[in-house]
Amino acid sequence: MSVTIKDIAKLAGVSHTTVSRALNDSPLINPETKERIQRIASSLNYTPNFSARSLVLDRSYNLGLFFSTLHSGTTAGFLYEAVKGVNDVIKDRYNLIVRGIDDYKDFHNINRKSFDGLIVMSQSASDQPFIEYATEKEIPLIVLNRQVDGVQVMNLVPDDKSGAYRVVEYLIRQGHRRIAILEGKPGFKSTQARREGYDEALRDYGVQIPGGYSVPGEYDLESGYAGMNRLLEHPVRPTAVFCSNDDMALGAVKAITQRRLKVPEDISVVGFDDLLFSGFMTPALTTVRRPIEAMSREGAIRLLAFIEKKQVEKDTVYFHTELVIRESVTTIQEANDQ
Amino acid sequence: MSVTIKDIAKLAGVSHTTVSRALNDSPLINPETKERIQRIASSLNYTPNFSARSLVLDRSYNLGLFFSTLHSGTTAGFLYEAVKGVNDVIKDRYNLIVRGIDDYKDFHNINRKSFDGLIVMSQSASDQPFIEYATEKEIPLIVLNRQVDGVQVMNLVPDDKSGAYRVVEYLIRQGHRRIAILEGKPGFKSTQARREGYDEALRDYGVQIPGGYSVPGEYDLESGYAGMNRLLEHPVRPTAVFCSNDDMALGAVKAITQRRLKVPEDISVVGFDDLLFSGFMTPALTTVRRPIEAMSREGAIRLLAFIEKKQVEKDTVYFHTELVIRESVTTIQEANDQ
DNA sequence: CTGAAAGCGCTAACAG
DNA sequence: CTGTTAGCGCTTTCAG
Repeated sequence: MSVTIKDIAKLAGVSHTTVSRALNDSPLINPETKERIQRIASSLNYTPNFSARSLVLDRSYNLGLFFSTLHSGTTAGFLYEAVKGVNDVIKDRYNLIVRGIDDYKDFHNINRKSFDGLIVMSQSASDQPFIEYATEKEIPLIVLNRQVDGVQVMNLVPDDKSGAYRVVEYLIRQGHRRIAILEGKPGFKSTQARREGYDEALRDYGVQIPGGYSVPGEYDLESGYAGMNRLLEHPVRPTAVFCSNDDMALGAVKAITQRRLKVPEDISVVGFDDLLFSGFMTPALTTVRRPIEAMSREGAIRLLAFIEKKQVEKDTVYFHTELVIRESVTTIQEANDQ
Repeated sequence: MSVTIKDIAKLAGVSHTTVSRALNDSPLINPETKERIQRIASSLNYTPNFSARSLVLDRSYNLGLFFSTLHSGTTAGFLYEAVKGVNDVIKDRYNLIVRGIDDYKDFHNINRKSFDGLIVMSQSASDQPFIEYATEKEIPLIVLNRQVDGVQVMNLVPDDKSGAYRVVEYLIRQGHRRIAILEGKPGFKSTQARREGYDEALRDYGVQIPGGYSVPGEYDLESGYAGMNRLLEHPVRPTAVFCSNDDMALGAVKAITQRRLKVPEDISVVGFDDLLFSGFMTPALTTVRRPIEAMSREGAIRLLAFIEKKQVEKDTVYFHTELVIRESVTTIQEANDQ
């Protein structure tokens, strides 16, 4: 059997209570006794039994990092950055339990006893029931990446609007005027925010675009492909396309190259998300990077503040995105330049 | 306060002992009583307190999934596949705690009480001390991906030798005869195994290679770059190069294109690992894929068998690798063909 | 088949 | 500053 506080107590000639206090650095204990006990503890290679402590303190020291799913495929970078970000913050004070929400048949095992707090890395609205369940059970919770409607939660999301604004602004500064948009999934907040950034940039720079330059999409490869094909048949072909995410951008590039046109020489393409493949595709995609790791880190900090100090800020906080300039945009000479 | 077995006992008019037994499906209990108790429990939405159970059973229900580091950068795919593979197996019977070994200042908190078992996804020998520590503490342990020397552990590793054999065989079948090798880090088992696969394929097919076709390396980009430059100065330039991993292959491609030569037209390049970027580089790299997810899944199964049934197989098991054919190899017409 | 009692290792009133 | 005592929720002898 491993060593307990009682063993230490016997050796030190004190009660196990005193040992407990000494080891928890209580101010009530005589400094000398305390030091003596701590020396004995470490010489015995004592490690506290977390189960016992958890039982009496009613804390598990477990933090859950939950993804919408672990089976989608685009999540590798996400997972990596999120795990890294959170682990950096919690050090070895907590255990980070990583899981896909869809791993659970029911949420029975998700409770205050088993989790001191929950971080949900939300990639779609499919995890809404989980979020509502956790809220109802009053488990400390923070939701990252997706803006949550309906329930009031701590919420950290990328600033989609200003990200979209900046990448469209970049297109304009490269001389583009005929800039089309492939929109995201209808009803998603991010779809709307990215659209607003696009609109605003065009307005601020006084860029007029022809009708039919806005094509609906679904945030997936196929709709990017289909949407781009529609744009290519437009009587006034755009010189640049803002795709609402990188998946759609990949689909768009495919549609373009299939018609024996070239990116960026014939049409410039930009995306949003900066997925792992985006830097390695040909041409490497100019896009907007979401601060997943930073968000995760800050999410962990806020969650701990909530758990440990009862500090709450149930508002939505926006995180800055970053323009990643690569090779999929060309510079256009404006008419009056040549 | 949440509901405990005592609450259920009161409602059912039995002792809490009986409730405990009923809920654990003990054969000692009258089927009718059992069913009645279970109904009450679920109507009360009872969830067991894991801390209490852990305390008395001396099990934590925590499994650790430890990576050498979480800060290296090439780990995203690894992490993803490993987490997925293990989670698929353990369902919600265990908590999967994901962490980088280098997150720990000391291993004090790693013990039998806190972890029922450990899965180490080893990417370098740097985690050897951790492995030895866990072994010494007699924590159930399985090491994945790297063959461990020194200590006897359950060990699952990719079959590097046959993977190397197959990719070199593929080169030979595409008509290549002048096939060079960029070797991995000296002293690593995988370096040796991959070299052996290469040697054996050449021998089996009776391919003779000039001296100087074997260049040492370090498994990194730089040594791939430097090694390839050495090969390019060889009087009899190879038509194909087997790089001992994908990082080195990327370095090699860079060296080749810098000399205004083309891959695969002038020189074919193959790698090993199938990193995430490998499919997206230009040209997409033909390489050998390691079965990370399958290994993780099997690793979890074996670890659980050990924990729950005390089944041990402390031997090394090899997992099949998979040849991934992409675009970095060209077919050569043999002399007598034209 | 069921219950009483003990105890896992720890923390926290309470009393000195 | 230290010790006594109780109890967290659960499982497990041991008796019936």
